[in-house]
Amino acid sequence: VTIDPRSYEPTYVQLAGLIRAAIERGNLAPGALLPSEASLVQEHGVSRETARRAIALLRNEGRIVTRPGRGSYVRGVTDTDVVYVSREVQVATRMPSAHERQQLELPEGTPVLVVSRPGHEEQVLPGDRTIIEFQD
Amino acid sequence: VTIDPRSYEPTYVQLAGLIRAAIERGNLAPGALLPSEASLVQEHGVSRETARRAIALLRNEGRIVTRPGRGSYVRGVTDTDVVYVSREVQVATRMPSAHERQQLELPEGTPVLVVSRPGHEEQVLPGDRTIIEFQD
DNA sequence: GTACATTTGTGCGTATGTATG
DNA sequence: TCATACATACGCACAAATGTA
Repeated sequence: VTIDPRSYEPTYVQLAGLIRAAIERGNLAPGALLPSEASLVQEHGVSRETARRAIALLRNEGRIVTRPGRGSYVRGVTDTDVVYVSREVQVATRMPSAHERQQLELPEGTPVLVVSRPGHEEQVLPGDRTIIEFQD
Repeated sequence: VTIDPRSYEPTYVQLAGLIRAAIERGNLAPGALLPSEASLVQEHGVSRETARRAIALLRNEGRIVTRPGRGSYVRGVTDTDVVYVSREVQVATRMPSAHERQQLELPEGTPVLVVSRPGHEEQVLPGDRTIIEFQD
């Protein structure tokens, strides 16, 4: 209802905003199933393309995961492992390659942490369930 | 030529692969302009939709930036600031909100580093130009 | 300033394939 | 088998951004 096709803001951004707000309000709790594409099309009077773009936006923000044939779910806070690293390390972040995504079982919109230590191989850690602390 | 529409791999993923390979070969150097959507459509015999998806894939990997009205450019290695943190901190990563993206001037496909210290406010750092090191 | 060409952005429609239960 | 839901891919049209003549 709050979608205005003549706004300066693209329709799919507005739609994503509505869903994002519902998530942040807790109206869509972690694990909850989002309305299907067809529902969004019906209820907001937009094309499927527009609905899919809104969903893709949230997916790339790491807020939801989409399972083909099922739907999109609100991502919960995953249990995080704390990784202790020594003082000589450098920590950076980036998006994973497709291969790393598969390897680490990362959903779209999830970065990785890269821990480098001189003379050692880089360590690539899943960004959605890793916290780094320093330790001697 | 190396694109097979009947492959198990979606056309847009194959096309993205070709471009990614060109980047990694150095055939498309940092700063270089990618072929326009129209060129990709012409030369590979795909729809614009497919070409755009391939480009979006690379953008979400953080490999290219797209400037409306101009085209897509290969991202170079940005100069990185080294941020020194004390031993009590925790370091995590995630995708930025739209607001943070604007604030930090982050291209799409760029995560942020989040540095937390008990009793202090979280520090959100641009993931494309920050490396964290430990210091007393 | 204006007009134009180029390029990307948005939005719609359609069809078919794949995944799930 | 069947219904539902998402994925891929094509087509079209118009808008907005950019740079240039």
